[in-house]
Amino acid sequence: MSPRRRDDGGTAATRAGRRTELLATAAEVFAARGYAATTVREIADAAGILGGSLYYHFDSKESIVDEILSTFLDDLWARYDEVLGSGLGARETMESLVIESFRAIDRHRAAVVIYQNESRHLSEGERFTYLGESWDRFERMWREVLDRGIKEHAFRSDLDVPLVHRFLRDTVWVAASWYRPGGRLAADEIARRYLTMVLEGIQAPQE
Amino acid sequence: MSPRRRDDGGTAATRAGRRTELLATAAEVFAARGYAATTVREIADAAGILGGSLYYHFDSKESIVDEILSTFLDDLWARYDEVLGSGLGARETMESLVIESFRAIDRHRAAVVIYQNESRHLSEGERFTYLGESWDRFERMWREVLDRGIKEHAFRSDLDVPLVHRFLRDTVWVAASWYRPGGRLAADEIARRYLTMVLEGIQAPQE
Amino acid sequence: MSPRRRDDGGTAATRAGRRTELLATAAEVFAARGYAATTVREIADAAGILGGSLYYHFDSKESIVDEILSTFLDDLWARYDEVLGSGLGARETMESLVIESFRAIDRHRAAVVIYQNESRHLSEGERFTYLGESWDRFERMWREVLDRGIKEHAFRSDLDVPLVHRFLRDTVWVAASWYRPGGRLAADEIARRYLTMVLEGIQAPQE
Amino acid sequence: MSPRRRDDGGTAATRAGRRTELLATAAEVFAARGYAATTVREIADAAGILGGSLYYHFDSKESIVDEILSTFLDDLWARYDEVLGSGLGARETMESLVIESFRAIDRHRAAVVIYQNESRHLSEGERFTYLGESWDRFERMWREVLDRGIKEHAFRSDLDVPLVHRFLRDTVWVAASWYRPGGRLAADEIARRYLTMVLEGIQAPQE
DNA sequence: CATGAATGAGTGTTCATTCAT
DNA sequence: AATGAATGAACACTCATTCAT
Repeated sequence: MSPRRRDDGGTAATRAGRRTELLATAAEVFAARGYAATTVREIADAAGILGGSLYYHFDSKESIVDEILSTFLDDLWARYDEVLGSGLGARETMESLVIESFRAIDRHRAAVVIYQNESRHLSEGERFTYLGESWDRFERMWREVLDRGIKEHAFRSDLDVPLVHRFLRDTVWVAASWYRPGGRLAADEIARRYLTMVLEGIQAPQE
Repeated sequence: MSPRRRDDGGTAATRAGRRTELLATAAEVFAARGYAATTVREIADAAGILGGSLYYHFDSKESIVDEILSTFLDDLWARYDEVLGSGLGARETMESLVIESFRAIDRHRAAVVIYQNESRHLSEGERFTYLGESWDRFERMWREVLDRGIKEHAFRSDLDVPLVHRFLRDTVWVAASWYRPGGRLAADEIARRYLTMVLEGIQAPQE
Repeated sequence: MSPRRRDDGGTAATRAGRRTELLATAAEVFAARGYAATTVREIADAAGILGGSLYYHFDSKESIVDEILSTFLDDLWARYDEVLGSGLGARETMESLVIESFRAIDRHRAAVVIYQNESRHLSEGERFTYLGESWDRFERMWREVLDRGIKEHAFRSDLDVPLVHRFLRDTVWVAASWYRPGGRLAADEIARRYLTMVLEGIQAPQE
Repeated sequence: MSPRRRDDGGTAATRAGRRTELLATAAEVFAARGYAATTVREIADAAGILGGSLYYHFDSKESIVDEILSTFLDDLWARYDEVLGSGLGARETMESLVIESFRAIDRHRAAVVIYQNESRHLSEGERFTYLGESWDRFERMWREVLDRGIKEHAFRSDLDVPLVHRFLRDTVWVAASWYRPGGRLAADEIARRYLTMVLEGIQAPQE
């Protein structure tokens, strides 16, 4: 009765492989059309199967986004935690976080778009409380880094921390909406230019 | 609770007044829940009438967002055009545009949120071609101002114009998602701080 | 408080006059678009008033068709009864009934179309039992005339009376669907040609 | 009551079979209650499924009538074309056309009723232009046959061709409204009696 | 008489989901 | 793993009807 044949050896795209494929497909469609506006059939069409067949792999439409978003966030926080745990100064920390953010956009573009557009609505559902918690963690993280940077005289002493935090947070993620992997600039290069802009400003140096 | 008011000067809330009220209500709901996820009944509930009654005032759900967005954009571009037509230098132009943007957020908060979140999806409909055209106009506008600013030595000569344009565009509008009229900072004050950050950067002045 | 001004003298189009006008308008719209597919607003539009205003004159959409159909049938049966009561032979009776039918089409074209298309559905409602009764009366009437005509050797003795009755009944009324008052042929002339065809047949005389 | 049958030979009621079943059911309901007055749920009830389930098989209510009517007309014109192409004299052509018409009523009773009652309204929709074209083709066909018959001295020379054409056309189709397959007379027998009536007239032979 | 705004039941349609095969 | 057919709740929208003005 169990549909499992053999153990692990077979083709590369076994069990978990198919799941991952389907999640990637679903993420693209959600990102392109919006979660609420996407039908399960559109996802299935994009995957080349029939609507009902998705339910062999997933419990519900909700559980699909859930898996997309939590995979992305787990990965992201693992990198962030690495940066935060490595004892860097405030400015280097800030730069590393921005770089890791753009790398995350590179690896999880569709998921970031979904996160950016839908997490406000989704986080009302019990299942998605972790989304709200993640936003809170972001906020604490950025504020700490900024506060520390001011203390360390790395950042200007007159910064409006709550305001700057929001701009950092949003400008980074909003880039996912136009970023195309393999485009003109690689993720790290975008991060570098972005950092120059944010750190030094866009006006010509005053002498 | 009653949809009728008679205090604020006779026929103020008649005819067009009711329409405007309903549009404001609808905009709030769309902004809070997303266009696709909002039901017509939710809008009606928020307005204190029944679902079907909305159709006395509007043709369709679509025509409601249409009116919300086009009203906002008409107003915005009228202000932008005034700025652009007043012969300012590139830097003053850029500052004025940012200020007008934050003022628009103040006047049309909900509409801006909708514009930001939904215009990509909506602009596929024939009726909403003006949304795409507006994005294009934004792009040309910002690029011109930035290019001119570089020529006038107001902005750094090494700016990546396409990149900076995206950041300016997005960071301004994304503020609508957290801005609350009557909050800690007035729109003009937010604009001032935002400009300082963007123009001078956040790092401590190097001596 | 009473909206009635003056007594009867005034313009020709008082009370009852307006009613009749509205009924004529409604009949045209029902005939053109079908009863179920016609909205009350379409009738009101055609009459140059607003939807709700019709309810000053009539109780309901149903009562409008009711009045249209019963007016027509009352008029029709008054004429038929005159013919049937005048002691004519079967053939002359048949001819007179056909002529009166075409005249009724001339006077009540729209009502006949409605009667033809909708009475089957309408007669299920309690209010419209008279429609079914009218069909029955038609049937008895035609059968009697045909039976009598056979006995009097006016009609062929091998007629299939039930069948001929249906053809007479339907062919007469169905003419309402293409008849236009003021067209090529007047009602009486159409009746004459129709009678020739039905009585003598269309094949060339055999000698 | 079960929509599944398994007696009549294996996969007979699969795929296309189910579609055909549903179309037949829908045709009956449309014929009985009128197209506009029929709700999709009524059709579904009659088929023993839920309203929404119909949309697995059909795009819309409109596409259901569309398929009913076009199937009928395709079949009808195939037979007519066979008659018209077989080189018969005018009178035999006319008789064959009448016979084929009554046979079509026998095979497609409900569709004919719908065609008769609704095609005027439906043909305003772009999708149903073929209905108007079919009426035009009928008209040309009957006029040609009648004209030819007069030339061949098969029909009376004083026929009012446009008038006779309408009576032939309508009297034939209107029979669908009372015809019941398996009733007193078979389709061919009705056709025979109808032809006698139309060709020879109903009056007693004059000597 | 007529308007303007609303009601509320119902309509066609969509869609996440289920399940026997 | 996937299909095909169905479910059933919900949705945008319509429309006959009401009623204060």
